[in-house]
Amino acid sequence: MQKTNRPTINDVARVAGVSKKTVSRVINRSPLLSGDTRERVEQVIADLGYIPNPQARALALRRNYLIGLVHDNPNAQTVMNVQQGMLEALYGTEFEMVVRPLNRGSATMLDDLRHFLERQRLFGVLLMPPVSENDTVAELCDSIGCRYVRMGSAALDTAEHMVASNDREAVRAATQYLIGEGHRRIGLVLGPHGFRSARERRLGFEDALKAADIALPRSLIADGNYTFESGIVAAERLLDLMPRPTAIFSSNDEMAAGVVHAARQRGLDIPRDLSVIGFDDTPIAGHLWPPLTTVRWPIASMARSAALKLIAGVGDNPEPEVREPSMFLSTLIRRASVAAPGDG
Amino acid sequence: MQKTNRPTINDVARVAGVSKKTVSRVINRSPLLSGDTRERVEQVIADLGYIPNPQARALALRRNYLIGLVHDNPNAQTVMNVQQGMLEALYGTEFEMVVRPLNRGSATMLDDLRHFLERQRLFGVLLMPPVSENDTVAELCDSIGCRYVRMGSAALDTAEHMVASNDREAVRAATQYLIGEGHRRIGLVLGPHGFRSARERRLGFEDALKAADIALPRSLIADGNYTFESGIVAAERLLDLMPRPTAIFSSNDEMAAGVVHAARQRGLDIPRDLSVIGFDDTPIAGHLWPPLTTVRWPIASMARSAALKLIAGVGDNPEPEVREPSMFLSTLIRRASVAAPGDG
DNA sequence: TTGTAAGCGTTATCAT
DNA sequence: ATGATAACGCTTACAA
Repeated sequence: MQKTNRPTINDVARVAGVSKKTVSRVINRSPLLSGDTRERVEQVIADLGYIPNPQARALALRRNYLIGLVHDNPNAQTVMNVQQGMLEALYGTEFEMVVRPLNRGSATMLDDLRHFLERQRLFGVLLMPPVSENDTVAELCDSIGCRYVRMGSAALDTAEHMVASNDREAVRAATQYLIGEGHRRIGLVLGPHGFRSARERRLGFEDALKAADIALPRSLIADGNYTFESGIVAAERLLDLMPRPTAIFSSNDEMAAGVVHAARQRGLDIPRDLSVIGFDDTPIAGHLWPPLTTVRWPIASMARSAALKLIAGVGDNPEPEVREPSMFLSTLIRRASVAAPGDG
Repeated sequence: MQKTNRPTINDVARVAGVSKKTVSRVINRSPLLSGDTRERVEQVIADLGYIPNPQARALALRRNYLIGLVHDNPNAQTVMNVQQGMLEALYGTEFEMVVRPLNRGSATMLDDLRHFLERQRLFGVLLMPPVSENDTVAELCDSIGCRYVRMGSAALDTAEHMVASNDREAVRAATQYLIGEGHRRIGLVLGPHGFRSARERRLGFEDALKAADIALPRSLIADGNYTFESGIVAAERLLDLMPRPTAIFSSNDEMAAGVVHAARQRGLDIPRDLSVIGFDDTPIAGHLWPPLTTVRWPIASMARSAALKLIAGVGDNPEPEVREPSMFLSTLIRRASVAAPGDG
């Protein structure tokens, strides 16, 4: 219980024989300091083990050294991967991460967020999809003076304010792969209405069919909402079709697991009777039987890059000039859930 | 003067015609205030939409209204459930949640944590397993003056500092169920060495066998580390045994998924040829084929209770007298992965 | 290049 | 029961 032992800026100033402002300048890397004084002060700081008090800084600066993760994403693994990436970027800096889940669809969501941002005076926030797709939220951050970077499945904002994966192109490639294997009747399980990622993935799917001159009847498109259960429902409808699709692209892995589940219940063998491709490459993809061919997007890398953008130009961190990439490529992970169509 | 239009305590004091200290008293629910003044000040607070500045409070109180979640748990879903539970408890309070992952096995882990706690001056932390099992960490929190509550699979601390599930009893019951179905050769896949949960679950397993007077040869016990892959390895060893076990209890679902995977690769049917029980009831359990019988522990409830303990007696929150429960019961979720043994 | 004084918005001390 | 005044630890003017 030795709270008294923690040195303050005054202690450093006294021991170093300078004013606290000088110490403050050293801490904040002010350019106008004699190398002499700087070294001396830095030595004292090291000797005393002085660490600036974040609360005092927050008060004086009217800004907290806190980076928020704001999300309303239902996928635990995705959220964890984002946290992981952010923390990599924040490690060794003076920033901490604060997580703020939002209730999707809640009427008070925007107010909740405003309260949160205003009260805590966050330095910046990383917005995860789907809330990141909401322009009003971005404007809110702007108006409050809180930096923000949006994560998305397509270019949502300027490079400074966004990191994105190219879902459309990735799904196009995945679907093309299916077509290359000989599939012509390919079902599509959609993501939830209003999700940008759902739209992008659908567009990529359609791109591939169009390029191969394959018609896409509405009946081959089934609704879904990214849940396992919705994948089952969608697959049941698709597998009732006559003739049956020989392959299904599911807009995420969770639903793909539902598709696999439904197919198995009908005694269909995957991939012999039905090929399946998912999206996300969550752990479930590798654990399914057979292991699921899917699209992997570099979540953690994107989140790391986003966090670096947020803290760019602060302290030791690279200046904004050193641009972090904004577009990330997703890749097709080929496992065992795809084969050439049989004589279905 | 008003750079931001956000009212401060001074504004409230001026408008209400009292001193800032009086306003402070109102905010902090000081008992020695005339109901008259209180009402007047509260009215002004409401009119102005005044919200105390957390940074200033943190500086004056030398304590942040931040609750930390400290964890080194590899399971994304578990961590998310804990976050969920904490946020439920924190919702509507002045507290925010900060997440702090720790690198298990890192030599600097303890130092990292100390730095974090000292710098951020957290109000309290929720320690998740397995790091919560480390007494040194608890002592560290104590010495820094940071409240803490440990989550665990057995009573780790006093009621004030802990919420626990009774893993041993839950596994005993699960194993007894297996025995009741007629199984006698039951394999056990262990959790990682040094994890309290692994130990408790093993003990529960042994309790049940002992009560039923069933011998447990060492060969029926396989190592694991809570990962899917380790489940596969363990199952392969177990299924090589002659005679083969008719059932396997896996110390978590992830490994149980590996067991199912390995069994399927050998052409074994579950549950006809092999019954399997897991632990955790993560989403994977319901998605497996067949759906996995498993033990569900009330993670979110435990986390909520833990968070309530942490903020007990502050502001509107119930006094410490109103004790939150410390022990939580886990329940067996019967699905389709268990049946009576065949003629294996 | 460095120091002085005045905040930042709250709580604690000690009056009255 | 209430208020003046001094912390809390740091930063931003503005001087020197």
